Amino acid sequence: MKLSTLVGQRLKEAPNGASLKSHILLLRAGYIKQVATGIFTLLPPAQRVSLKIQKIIREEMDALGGQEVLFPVVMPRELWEMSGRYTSIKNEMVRFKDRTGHDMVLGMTHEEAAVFMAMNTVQSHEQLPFMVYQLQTKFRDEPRSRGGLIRVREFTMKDAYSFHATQEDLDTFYQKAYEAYKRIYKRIGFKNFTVVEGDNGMMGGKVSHEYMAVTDAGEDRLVICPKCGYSSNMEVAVSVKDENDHVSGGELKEIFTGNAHTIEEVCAFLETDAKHTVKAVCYQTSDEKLVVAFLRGDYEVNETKLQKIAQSELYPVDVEKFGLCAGNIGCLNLNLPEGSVVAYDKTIEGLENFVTGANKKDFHLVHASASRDLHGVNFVDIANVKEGDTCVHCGEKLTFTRGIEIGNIFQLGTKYTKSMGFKVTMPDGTTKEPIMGCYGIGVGRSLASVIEEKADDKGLVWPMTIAPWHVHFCPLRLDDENVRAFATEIYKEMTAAGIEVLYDDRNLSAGIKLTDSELMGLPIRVVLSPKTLQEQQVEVTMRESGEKIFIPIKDLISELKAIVQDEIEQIENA
RNA sequence: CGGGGCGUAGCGCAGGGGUAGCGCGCAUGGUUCGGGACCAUGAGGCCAUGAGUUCAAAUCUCAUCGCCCCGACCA
Repeated sequence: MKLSTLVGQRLKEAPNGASLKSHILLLRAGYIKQVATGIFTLLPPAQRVSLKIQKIIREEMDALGGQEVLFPVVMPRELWEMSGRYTSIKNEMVRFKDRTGHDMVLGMTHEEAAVFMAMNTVQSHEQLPFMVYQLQTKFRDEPRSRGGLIRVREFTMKDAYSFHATQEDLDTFYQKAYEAYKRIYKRIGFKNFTVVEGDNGMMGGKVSHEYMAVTDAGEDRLVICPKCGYSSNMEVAVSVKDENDHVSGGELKEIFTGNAHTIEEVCAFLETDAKHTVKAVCYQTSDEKLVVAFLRGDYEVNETKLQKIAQSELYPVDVEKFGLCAGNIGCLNLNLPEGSVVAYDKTIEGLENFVTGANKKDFHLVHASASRDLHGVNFVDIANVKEGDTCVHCGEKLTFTRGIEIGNIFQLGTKYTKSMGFKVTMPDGTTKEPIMGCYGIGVGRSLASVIEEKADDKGLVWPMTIAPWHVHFCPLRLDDENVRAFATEIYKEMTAAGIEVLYDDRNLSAGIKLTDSELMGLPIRVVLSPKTLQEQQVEVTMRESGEKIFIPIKDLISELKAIVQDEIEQIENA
């Protein structure tokens, strides 16, 4: 490819609005162009990277025995009513009517399509297990997309669906998929990714894992045990809570605390520590029932966990409406309306001598005791893990990091086969719903996450396995007829030898050409100039390491092939 | 959906009732050229949209739309 005619221009300055490294660099290097919020055109270089990532994914899916299919983007309302998700999914799914007025949706995921396909083609356990996958555009009308390709509304995704006769069979396959995913990310060139236990959200099912690119730019908080390898998304992470000093004693009594409402204010007023308090955090359910969560003052509520207990999404609430005293809500002597949900976190269990709201304006209770004052309470885990907590498996102190979710795998169970009525005949003649797994990878998000991991202050840095081209051929002084002639010849030879090369055929100053090459991030740069030509050699620079060597022109092709081969093997066998 | 910010040339920005500006980029010619060179000439604008106010609106008012950031939300 000649750079002079490559669509997309390199920019000196970052376009207004981009703040994430990957977003800025993709724009500046001419890889993407925004069309609307969360909607982008991939220009040729980005599309080439995307296709290379897709190729790796295809190879690994095929190795798992996957069969590639293509589900429709547009589906009729009825298909989604079969699973119940036509109504359970809200604004995230785009709906429209076709010319006859029929309700249609844009596919944001394809469980329904996969089951629909299977139920019309599979009747017997003999036809199980199988896995189908596709690479396709998804549209999800995210309430808030951001960060370039990290969080978009339209994106290319690999989604796969497996069907099994038994849970054991799913377990076996799931384990294989788990390993295949690790290979995929390794081959894409991630050095710093991790697998965590994840939440199942609207997908349903029990077991799930999220593949996380570890980076500060990530939106997810991760909890990791450095000793035994326990790792989990904060949303579902568990821990042994930070010890509390169980100093019992003192008589329960009301104290005037006036305007002290927040935990900080109350602690300051009473000269105590947050871990000696019990706070209330309130929400309402989608049908406007009150939800009150009590937990030790130094912990924060985990809304994912609380949602599961409340069996509803949670919304902000005006507690006064429910007759509560904002700022003075306590876990003792509580009067709640019928139908309210109350949850007591495990951090309160066995807690002695604590402060909590008196459920009375301007008053708090002191010297409360869980064992003495709280009866018939079922303590549950509704708190986030925090600094100082230890691993439930090995007792080591947990560590925290951030990550971008670049893929996930789920054991769906029979959620969709049941709701849609897909059964197969079993060996004993009975019928049974197949058990499903599903497996997703965001292609563009993976592309952007690699950049977050590898790019430097000069620009993009592509791993050899997914680089849009392997070689950036950058002859200097193209006004020199000798250089131009050799450059043209070398480019021809490289192309003929099957080397993926981007040829900067522009007659521009060295500075522009060299900085452009660094911005675009191809792994190998080959510089030819009057000086090197005199020695019958070229200068070869590795983008990532900066390592620079001179190679005789006659050996260039074979050397380049060796370097590319080597690098790819190194990444894949790391 | 809440809070904040921004919409003027391909990109980055200035201007603030009366000829539309700067830098980069782009085009042509020339001189230079191994780290974003220089000179000359030139093209490129419905100043987001719509209604007002005014003799006169890019500028003031109101509304709408779009984009960014924070929050809510999220496989």
